[in-house]
Amino acid sequence: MSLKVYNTATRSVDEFEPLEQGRVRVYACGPTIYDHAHIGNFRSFLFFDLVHRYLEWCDYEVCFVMNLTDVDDKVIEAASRESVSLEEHTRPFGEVFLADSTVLGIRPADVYPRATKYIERMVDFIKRLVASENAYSADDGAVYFAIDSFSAYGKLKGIDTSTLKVGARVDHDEYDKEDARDFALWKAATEEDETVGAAWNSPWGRGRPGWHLECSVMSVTELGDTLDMHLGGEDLIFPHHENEIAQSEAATGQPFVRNWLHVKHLFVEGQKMSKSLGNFVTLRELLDEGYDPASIRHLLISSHYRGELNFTRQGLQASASAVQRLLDFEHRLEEVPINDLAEESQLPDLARSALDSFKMAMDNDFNSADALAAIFILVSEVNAELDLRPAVIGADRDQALNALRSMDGVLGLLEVAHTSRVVDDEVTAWVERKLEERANARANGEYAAADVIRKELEERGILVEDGPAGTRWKVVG
RNA sequence: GGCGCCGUGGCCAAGCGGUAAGGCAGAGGACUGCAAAUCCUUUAUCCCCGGUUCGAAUCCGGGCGGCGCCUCCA
Repeated sequence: MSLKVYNTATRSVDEFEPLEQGRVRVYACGPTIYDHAHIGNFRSFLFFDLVHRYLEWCDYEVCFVMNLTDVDDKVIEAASRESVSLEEHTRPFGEVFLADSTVLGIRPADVYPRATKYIERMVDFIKRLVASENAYSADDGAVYFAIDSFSAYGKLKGIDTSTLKVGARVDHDEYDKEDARDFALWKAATEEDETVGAAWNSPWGRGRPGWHLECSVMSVTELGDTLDMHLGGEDLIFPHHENEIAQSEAATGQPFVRNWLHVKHLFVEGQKMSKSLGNFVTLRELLDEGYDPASIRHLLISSHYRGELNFTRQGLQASASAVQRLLDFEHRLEEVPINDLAEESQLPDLARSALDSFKMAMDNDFNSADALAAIFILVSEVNAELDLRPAVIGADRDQALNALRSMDGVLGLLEVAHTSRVVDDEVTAWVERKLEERANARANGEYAAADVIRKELEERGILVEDGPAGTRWKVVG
């Protein structure tokens, strides 16, 4: 069995083969850092992380690039409103984005190119397109890509360009395009652009790059003419990615992307998330509401990336319970009595078959929902097995634990829960003190007093469990 | 108007022709001083109607109901 991925360009699930054996070049369309990323953005970025981690899990050498768009209409508008420069406006949002990513357990990319650092290369790129007559400079100081010069235009989205509703996208008269469907590679600088520092010199005068151009230039610069995977949200298929293909292939003469993967947009509480509805949810808000990052990560990867996902608070609760089950399981394995003279258990078999199922699920176009099932089957079957035995062989336990951690190396749930559910020393000391009091009470048969203490701990979010091996406690919620 | 997606138990969600994974919630039981954790048991014929097939949630046609893109958007 090997990895199969859905390709937007072919609309089918195809065998994945990187251009270079053993090495995968991935380009992910990152955020425009003019505002905080919201939870819908993170569905995509979390999926990208799954791809990143799984490719590495499969022993590919992965080069993962994610761009940060720091110049475009929205960035300029925002910077202008705040009366700050492009750089001043985007820097903090870029930092917060990376911090949020870390909180959710998203592994860092190898490179985070920023558009403003590639202006010269973009200009060179446009020059090539003009020279090959795929682009033309217009009287309005802009340079446009002539889509009629690229016969495959529209293939990714599967549209016939002649059916495009001319005029739906732009007001004709404002631009000096030869064809209303052509898109800008370079835009003449406005006064506002100059004010916020979003203008550079070019053979066509002062100006700034068009949005679509940056990804083509940065990906080709960082990864070469042909990418193995290009990831993005579904909204980017057209026109963004369509345009990227046109300009890249026209410029390099090489196939641009071997596999296009697009994540379906998230719904929030039953509605499409949109600014007009005012239902944008950011990671910060959810954390402030008390939800933990592991639950958020779980919910966002609990359905297949091409399927619908409705993000709800209720779902978050369910995810919190699911993550807790995983944590309890891991803890149980860590603490299970070991006896190397114990009789053989099913643990090695269960571990093996869990890993097989997991791989099969992920190989099937990154089916994380199915992969989660694999991990939970391991949980319940191993739990049942452990219930039957007073002790297990150390090596058996290790196999089960390793399988769990191996799968989590991709899903990242325990990993995130461990780092986000840490308790500070002061609280720990207080809990330990309380538990000692309670242990004394119980030893004396003063159960009412013991229950009062347990109640007190519960109010602070500490759950107490008495087991055969003694009392343990954990933070819940 | 063009292109496309979806409709599975109370909620979420797999399934890609062979008689319905998993998570959450609920009920009953075991265990427990009581709990918690864990285990066991328990809850679906897959929107509707036709068709293809020995056999369909899975393929085809039609209908109903949600939704997305075609314009900045992950």
